[in-house]
Amino acid sequence: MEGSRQARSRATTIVDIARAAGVSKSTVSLVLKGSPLIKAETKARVDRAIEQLGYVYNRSAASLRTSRSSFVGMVISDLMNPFFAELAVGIEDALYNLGYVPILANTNEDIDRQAHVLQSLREHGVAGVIISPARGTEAWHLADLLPRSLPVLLTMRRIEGSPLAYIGPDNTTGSRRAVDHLISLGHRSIAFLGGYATMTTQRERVAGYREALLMAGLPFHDDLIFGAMPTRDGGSDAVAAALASPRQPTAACCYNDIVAIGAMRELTHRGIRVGSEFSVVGFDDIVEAAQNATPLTTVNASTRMMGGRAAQSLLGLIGGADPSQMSFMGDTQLVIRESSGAPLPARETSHV
Amino acid sequence: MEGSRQARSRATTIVDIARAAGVSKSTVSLVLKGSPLIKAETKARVDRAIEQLGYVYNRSAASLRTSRSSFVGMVISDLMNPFFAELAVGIEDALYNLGYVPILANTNEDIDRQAHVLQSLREHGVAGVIISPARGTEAWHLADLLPRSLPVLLTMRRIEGSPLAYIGPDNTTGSRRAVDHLISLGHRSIAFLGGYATMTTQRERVAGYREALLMAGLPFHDDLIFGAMPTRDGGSDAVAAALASPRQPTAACCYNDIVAIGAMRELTHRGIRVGSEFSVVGFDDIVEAAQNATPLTTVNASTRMMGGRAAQSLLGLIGGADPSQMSFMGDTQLVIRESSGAPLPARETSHV
DNA sequence: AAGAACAATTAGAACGTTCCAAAGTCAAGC
DNA sequence: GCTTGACTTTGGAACGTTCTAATTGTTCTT
Repeated sequence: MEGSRQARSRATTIVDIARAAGVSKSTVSLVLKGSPLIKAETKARVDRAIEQLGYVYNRSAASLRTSRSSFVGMVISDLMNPFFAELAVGIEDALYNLGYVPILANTNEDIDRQAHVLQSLREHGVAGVIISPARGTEAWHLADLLPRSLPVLLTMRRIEGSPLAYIGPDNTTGSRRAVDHLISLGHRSIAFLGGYATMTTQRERVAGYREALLMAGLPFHDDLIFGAMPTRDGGSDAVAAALASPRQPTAACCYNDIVAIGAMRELTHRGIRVGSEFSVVGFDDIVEAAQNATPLTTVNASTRMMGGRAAQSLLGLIGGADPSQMSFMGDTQLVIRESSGAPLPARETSHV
Repeated sequence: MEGSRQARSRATTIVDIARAAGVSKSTVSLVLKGSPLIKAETKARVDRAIEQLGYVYNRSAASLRTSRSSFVGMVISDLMNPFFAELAVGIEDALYNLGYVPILANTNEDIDRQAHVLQSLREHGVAGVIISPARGTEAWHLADLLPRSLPVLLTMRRIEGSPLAYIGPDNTTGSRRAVDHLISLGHRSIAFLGGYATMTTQRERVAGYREALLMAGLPFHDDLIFGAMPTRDGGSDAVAAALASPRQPTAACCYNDIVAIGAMRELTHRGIRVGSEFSVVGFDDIVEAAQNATPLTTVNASTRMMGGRAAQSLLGLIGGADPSQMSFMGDTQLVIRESSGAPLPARETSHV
């Protein structure tokens, strides 16, 4: 007969608890979800059994029955980018607080990989998906891959023509603020650096740049937009091109902070003093921005909070809310640091 | 009677496929796992039905039956730290390739939160856990929280007295290499900056620092170890303290890259030229290191690969391997950039 | 004293898979 | 025509929950 210690290794279940507490499995189930139907004394007995047997709840079994999952897919386009890392942290934190658990997928900007992981997430029965789509994702990609019944939330990158709810910062007014600031410092020839017009986010930010110029009565020139990869190296390339421009910009509004940081590195390298000889503003306010050699003036988009907000909205969608009602654009705030200053009076540019 | 189109909204299951293909559900199951028992023609019919009905496999149901899960817990102590972000990316990538899926938990160095998420991961039935433990985690914390039957792999941070398998870089020889380099450049008074002796990783790196000194016949001084938070600000504080030291160090070996970056910022701020007036080496080789104003000499620990390696080892454990056999210490490589150079001959230090 | 109303508990069928044991089918061998 | 064995296919119980409907007691009304 031997001890009743371990039954081979099978994990202890609700039935074991029931047996130990001398009740039915239904009762145990009720206790687990804190039903008011259960008498206090019974609950106590069950709780004791749970404690003694070291029972752990099997959520998958439960969700098989209820077809209610506590998994959420968190599809991130580039986790090595500190901006997206911060976003991920915001989402993750909020999800846990809301009783959900994130399955991470880093697509690394690869559309094929994105397709794979989305399929995989479906197989794993996620309750919904928060996705910062890989570069080049089209509305029909997602529509093909995901049934309309699955709640999906776009974040940080809008997709043209997609009916999906979107959460992200107000890119246009954000970069308008940045450029307003440069103009108010006295800059008259301002470049826009980084990103490509194929990216919705870039178009939105360029739109803000343009608005600011026009509202100040300054001309908008196509050839002051310097497309480049949204990376440090891209920033470095773009600023090099800008410096070579006959329009002689004295400042630049960058697609994002890492482009700005790359640009500043290049400027410093060329012996151009950032913040006096040339001003730079970024977008995102990543941690690195404040820590840079010359701290970066940038647009804070409350990335982390936005992640939390995305989690909440997804739960709204899971709860049945109408996607068209769940979109949200976060406000932005200009953070002035040392990378922006008045242009040098000496270097008067030929006014166009 | 109406169309047979949609049955209310219940997802289509293996049984629906079976009915459509005119076979039993067992057959469909066999087809799904590519069993050689199935006749080619039958398989074709089933495949067609799957295609037509848009069936998606329900992994949770399967794993309830088989009690074999494809989830792995990925518990990261600080995802905002680019080093850990890179680690996470490495783990994630490898897991997907191996047919597993990571559930992310960012503990943010909070032991309580870590306890919560570990419990949650168990409830969700993960097959195993890869964890970079939060600062201050003790062996018994983990032992209490996790049954011995659950495969767990420590990564990047060893825990004293824990029997769990560990994967990480060889910290000691890594920082020995860094300090050897400084010594070979001619430095004689070298500080160690950042981290605290309560962290196993710091102790290992300090041990390497010490070894290098002793092997070169240089004295080791306690008061050249400047403890500080392993952050940029910590680096800045630590280097400030070092500069004030009567031992007048001409170089510093830093706990990690972000400490080094913080230190370099402070040096630059004080007008001290990094790489000539004061040399700095880091550890980790995060992306930022190469991109810094003065590119950082550092120890590359193949972080991403190490993540992949961790995933593989965890699968080994899941497959029943002996934990004591699955530990692995990765080799390191010194990457020389511009933050380290020979000391200025002028600034001759009083040799101790 | 009989029913109604209520409180607490429970049996058992789901949920969508897997997998064992069993059963068909068919050609070859006797 | 029967057996054999290889090849395919299948029924149905299991996995650990939840949930509906039913079943017990108990107390209250009349």
